[in-house]
Amino acid sequence: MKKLSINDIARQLNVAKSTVSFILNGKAEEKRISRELSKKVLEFAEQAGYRPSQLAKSLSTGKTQMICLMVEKISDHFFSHIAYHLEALAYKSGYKIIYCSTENDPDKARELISVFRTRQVDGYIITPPVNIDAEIRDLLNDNLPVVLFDRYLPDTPTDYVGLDNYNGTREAVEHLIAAGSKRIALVTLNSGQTQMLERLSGYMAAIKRHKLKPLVLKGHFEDEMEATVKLTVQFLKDNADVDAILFATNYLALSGIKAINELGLNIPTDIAVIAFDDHDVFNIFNPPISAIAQPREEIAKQLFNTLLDKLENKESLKVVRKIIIQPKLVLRGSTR
Amino acid sequence: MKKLSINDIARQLNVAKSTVSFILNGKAEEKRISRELSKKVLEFAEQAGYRPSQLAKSLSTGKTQMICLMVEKISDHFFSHIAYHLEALAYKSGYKIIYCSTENDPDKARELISVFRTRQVDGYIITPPVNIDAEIRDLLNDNLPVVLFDRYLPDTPTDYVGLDNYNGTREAVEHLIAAGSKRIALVTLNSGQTQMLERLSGYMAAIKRHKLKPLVLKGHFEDEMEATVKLTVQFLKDNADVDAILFATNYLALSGIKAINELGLNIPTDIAVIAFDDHDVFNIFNPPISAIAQPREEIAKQLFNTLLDKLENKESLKVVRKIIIQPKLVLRGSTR
DNA sequence: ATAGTTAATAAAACCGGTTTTGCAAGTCAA
DNA sequence: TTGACTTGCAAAACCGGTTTTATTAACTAT
Repeated sequence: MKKLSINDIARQLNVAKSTVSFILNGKAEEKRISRELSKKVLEFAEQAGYRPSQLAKSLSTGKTQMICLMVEKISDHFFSHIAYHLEALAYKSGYKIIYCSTENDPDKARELISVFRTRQVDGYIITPPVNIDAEIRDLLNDNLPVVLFDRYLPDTPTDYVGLDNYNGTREAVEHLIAAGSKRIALVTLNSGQTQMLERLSGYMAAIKRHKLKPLVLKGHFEDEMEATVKLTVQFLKDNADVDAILFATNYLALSGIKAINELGLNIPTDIAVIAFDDHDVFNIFNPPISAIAQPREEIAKQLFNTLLDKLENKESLKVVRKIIIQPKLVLRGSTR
Repeated sequence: MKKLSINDIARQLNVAKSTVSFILNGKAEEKRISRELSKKVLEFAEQAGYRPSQLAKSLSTGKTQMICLMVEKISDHFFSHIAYHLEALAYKSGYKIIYCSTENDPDKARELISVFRTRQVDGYIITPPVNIDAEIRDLLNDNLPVVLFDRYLPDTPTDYVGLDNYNGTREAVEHLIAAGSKRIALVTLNSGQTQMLERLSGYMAAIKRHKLKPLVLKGHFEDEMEATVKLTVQFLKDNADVDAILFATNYLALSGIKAINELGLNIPTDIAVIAFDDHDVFNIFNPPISAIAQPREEIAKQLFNTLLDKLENKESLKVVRKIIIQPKLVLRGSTR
């Protein structure tokens, strides 16, 4: 019951295995192999249910048809959805995806990249933690396709697919102001990652344009939800005049909503709420939560196409593309 | 800048590559290779930063150190968390995980299994759709380790890690009854999968034990959330006496909560709510939603250990283990 | 002294493909 | 009619490892 190999076919038909290989790869004509023999081999392979070993193929071609998807945490709502869409796209092109979570730890990320290199994956889709510029550069130097997303490395030019975070928060704040909010806070993370900085910039820009006073709370990535809730409760107590909050991630928003509930404040009468990055459940809340939505399928599509182009087109390795996708401000009941 | 191979090392040191292989694999002693040569090779490899090709290794050993994780949908809250925990466990043992989503489509599942077979993954962790008994049996016949989870195939004995679904719903209903509910509905899916049937059975058992009348609404897996909300709204209108609902999945619960909100009913005064499968956001709702929690990390641990045992221990392939994990009823404000 | 061990390593076969090179027979042109 | 070119396929090399078998020199026992 063991799988049959190209050698078995060659032996059983009394044909050289190179010939069999050519025929099975559609190079029969090019290699001037008789129609007769070609047919014989094809029929035999078909009837025997021959499946070439991807492993052997990879070893000789150097292509594994595998893509590394390295994200912060695969269980995160955003990343797991990106993973879902990427899988569908990869599938159509014969690629498989291996995922891994960095937990935002540069050491872990480095180690993971090293492992994937020995596995010779064909390309990388990465949400980089800080300080892995060197490893990313190594990949690029070895002509391995890399596309970053969600955040990028300012000092290392690479292909990148990301949201227009700046515009996302800017527009959200503009909307809040237009709807009458006067005291708008931003709850974000104490993070140096580009997407967070951009979100902060967008907020600041809109606030300043309207000559309002900025008010920013910075939580910590590692914190448990309870800690963040506490932090937000205290923040709201200390700043009782806040009439709108923009949350820089959906998890911060969830903690924030809990904090608002605990304080017995009403959304949106007492306080308007907008979350960055939409979440399935935002629509369920009462009132439903407005969000700056990231078009996840579009992001996945751009990621995959960018990578695929580099995988199939050597020339493409030399160009560096930045693809910036516009967010959608989805207004629901949590804003006036 | 190309990677150096075992051949390069052998050539540069004027040593047979078999010798190098033995030394690098710690078989120097066993193969009676001089301490001197051994040291020379090890030092050279170390300083040259030699990394053996996993591909070549796989081809000759037949082991790829890869595991296929086949779930219904990788973006699902439950599955993405299982994926997360599995990754951490696999990492420690040198395994990598390739995921794929079946969308509950047997044809897609079959195709995926075929692809993974040509890639020679070492083992499979699968949430099977119905009607893929034949393919699972084929895997087992070829001595490939397979562990099912979440649901199993009644006609095909395999290793399995799953929740005690029956007890989960049974206890939840018992709790509702003890808290005073008289008219308890179950909202579930129109699905023949074992986990759904078990949840239904547990509900029925508790209902009957207390001589209550069962009331079951069956939604459809493929439905959009809006459709499910509508269905639930109508159901609640048609059955105004319902004072408690048990939702058989967390997505059904989310739709249900929306339906309840739309009808202006109060949780838990008008209607108590318990969801099967806990969700990060349940704690955020006001009131927070009670749930029958699946110990995800424990499930992942059992899955991985079961698989690993079969991967490393030939004998273990012959035994079939069913591991049933007890759920935890997490009571929050949505029940009285 | 000679066969039999053993130590230490080299050589070769194998895993299952792809790709380059080789070769015999037939065809064509000079 | 003979060298050059094509046809159609076989043979071999290669990808980078693991594992089995072979070889040689020194050592031991008879």
